[in-house]
Amino acid sequence: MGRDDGEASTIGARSFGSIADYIAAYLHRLLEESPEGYIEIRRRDLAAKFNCVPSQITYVLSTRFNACAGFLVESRRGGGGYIRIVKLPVGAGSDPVRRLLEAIGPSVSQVEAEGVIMRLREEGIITPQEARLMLAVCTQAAARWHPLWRDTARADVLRCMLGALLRENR
Amino acid sequence: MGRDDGEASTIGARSFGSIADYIAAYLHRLLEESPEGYIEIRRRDLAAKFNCVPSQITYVLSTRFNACAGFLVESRRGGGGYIRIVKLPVGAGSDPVRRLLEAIGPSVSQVEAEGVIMRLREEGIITPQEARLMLAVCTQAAARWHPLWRDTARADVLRCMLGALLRENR
DNA sequence: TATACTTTGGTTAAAGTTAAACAAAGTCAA
DNA sequence: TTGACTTTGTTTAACTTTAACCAAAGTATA
Repeated sequence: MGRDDGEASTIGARSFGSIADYIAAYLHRLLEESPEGYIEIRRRDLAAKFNCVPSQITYVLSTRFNACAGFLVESRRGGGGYIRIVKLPVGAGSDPVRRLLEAIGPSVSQVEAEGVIMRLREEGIITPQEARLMLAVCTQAAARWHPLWRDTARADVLRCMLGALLRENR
Repeated sequence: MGRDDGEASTIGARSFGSIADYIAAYLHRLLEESPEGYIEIRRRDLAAKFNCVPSQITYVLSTRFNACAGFLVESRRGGGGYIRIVKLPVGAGSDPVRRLLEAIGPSVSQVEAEGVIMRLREEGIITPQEARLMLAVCTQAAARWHPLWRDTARADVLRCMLGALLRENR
């Protein structure tokens, strides 16, 4: 089994793509052919298919299928484990959410989180109820966490919630 | 006899299910079709049906049909033994959210959180979008937290979100 | 009835499977 | 030759599956 599934996606004059490029191209093709807008793979199997180590798959996902590129990745370990790659819709309405998502750094303060949520509320992207839910996590729950990892965990929370907002029709 | 009874997973359509997922899906279907709101099975027979060891059934019940998820499991050993799985009604009169809130312990696993959220969804207490938000936090975001405080933080999150739901109704 | 036997589910620990995290080494172009 | 990008390897964590042993309840029989 070879590395012949898909084409290299480099922009430059390179004629031989890296394995990462081949894998990315393959996944892009699968996604295009999927009517649901997402695909599920087994990291291990895919690695075997492309004759590389499993962590190569992780590398491809983190560099080419991240939020910036408009994708969302979920996974599960153990028997029956999988990796789900979701292509986020490009709809006009989702653009502000995506911009916010891309702007989330590794750490988010309470004030920053409140700002983001207010913004979503003002734009009419979320309902009052959804805003209450998001605020409850980013302020109340976060207040109970250890100061050392509070802002990092809040960033995780916000990032994932913004991802969730992008998941469906908007 | 195969593992082809029902679909994998709780949330989306999954192509790679574990046996545990298949069994859970099968039991969910039986429960849905049952007018009494409960079913009775034989651990041994079910294990044979899914071609697994009996303790696999115990595993499925403890991880996916626990009290948090709104189920009650009773059983009896010996000849004519059985396992009865009861779907607990959320209670028409009093406030279901408050009851769930009271049931949240100091620590909540991912599966338990999924159960609670699924329950809220089924009861029509939250919208699909709200469910997505809550799930994103309790599964994806939580997965990035340190194992040592993950389940505790998830309990905080769930408690605060349920609190937010309570505040809404007025 | 008392006892042994059989049938059933419960508990727990170990092994198996799968992905994430992290780090180190290699490659290539400017 | 330096720095970004890629590839590989190792360790850790999250689940799942299996197996061995235990406890309870029914059944048969002296």
